[in-house]
Amino acid sequence: MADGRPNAGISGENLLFLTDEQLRQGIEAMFFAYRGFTADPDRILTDLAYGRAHHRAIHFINRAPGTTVNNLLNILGVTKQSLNRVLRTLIEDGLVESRVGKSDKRERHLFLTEDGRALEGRLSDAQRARMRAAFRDAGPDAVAGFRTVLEAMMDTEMQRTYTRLKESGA
Amino acid sequence: MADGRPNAGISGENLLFLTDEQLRQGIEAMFFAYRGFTADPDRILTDLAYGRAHHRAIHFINRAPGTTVNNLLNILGVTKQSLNRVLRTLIEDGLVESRVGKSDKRERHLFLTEDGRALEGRLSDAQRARMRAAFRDAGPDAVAGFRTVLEAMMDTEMQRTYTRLKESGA
DNA sequence: CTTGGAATGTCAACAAGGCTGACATAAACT
DNA sequence: AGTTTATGTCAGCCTTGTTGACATTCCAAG
Repeated sequence: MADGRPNAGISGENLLFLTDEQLRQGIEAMFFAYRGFTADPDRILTDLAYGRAHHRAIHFINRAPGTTVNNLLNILGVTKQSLNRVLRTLIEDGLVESRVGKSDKRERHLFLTEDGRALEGRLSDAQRARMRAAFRDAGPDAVAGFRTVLEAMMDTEMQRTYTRLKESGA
Repeated sequence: MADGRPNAGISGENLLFLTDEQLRQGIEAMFFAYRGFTADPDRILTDLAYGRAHHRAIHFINRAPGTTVNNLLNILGVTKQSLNRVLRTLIEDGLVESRVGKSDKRERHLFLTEDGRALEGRLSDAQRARMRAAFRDAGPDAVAGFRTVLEAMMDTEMQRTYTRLKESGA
């Protein structure tokens, strides 16, 4: 539980990367990096009176056009009331279009409009620029490790969602 | 701007890891992983009628006992009013102690009480357990890459803060 | 010694975006 | 016909962020 630098070579393998101190550094790295991760889109969004919730909705509608509300709910992990508030403003503002389902008319399929895609592009460009710089600085091996650790950190349900999205876009 | 799999070997080096699709996967990995990252402490906190803001305050007070309010403000990146609301409840509940500074009596130095350290331990244990599992699954090389990319993703100011904390704890 | 500014606290008001609960509607399923 | 599903909506609550205004305390420079 305490730290320092104990157990300098247990079990033959070098497990120094699993000390509490290393884990704490990982935790703090996540905290500070996530701030950077959201900083650039946040700046664009506040000018438009939108928030991160709008960004997330726009991102995943762009990622999976025609997705249903229920599907989006599962991806985002919020309540329908929360999502609905966000979607309503996006639809009113003409960034998202909601079409009644053909086979199942209860479902609404969500699409970005021209304007919606334009905003999505601005937000993505900003967020990707930082990610690109970080990836380039770190190099391909580091990027592979980055992704491996993040995947292992997800809830298993989210791992599946993430993998499904990943494969649909490749 | 579009994707697919273009430019399959520009500039001699293999830059496939910098395609928009790769970056988008990185973005989504951050999103889903951060959910996992906060999930376990969040469960503990809701039972106690605390939120993530309380966790963050407790974490960094534990990390740097005796820190001033101003210093904490810089680390957390929120307004003093926001932090003050959180600190007040923690002090009222006997988890944090605020001592007037010796040399500069305007400053308040913050410490965790016995109870505060107990809660910090519970929260840290929960968060570290997931991080440890992820690190172990991914292996030391992946962990090194993970940290490299996260550091590169931070604002430069936060990089300095992160490094300072890291070195103070090693 | 006075005054300016820094560090802190506090009050008030507000907004975003989570949440729960209740209820309505339409469509699909059994 | 009755139940379940998908969605929307209203009302209300909480946390946590914001701004603005103002008080207090106290160091430090003039």
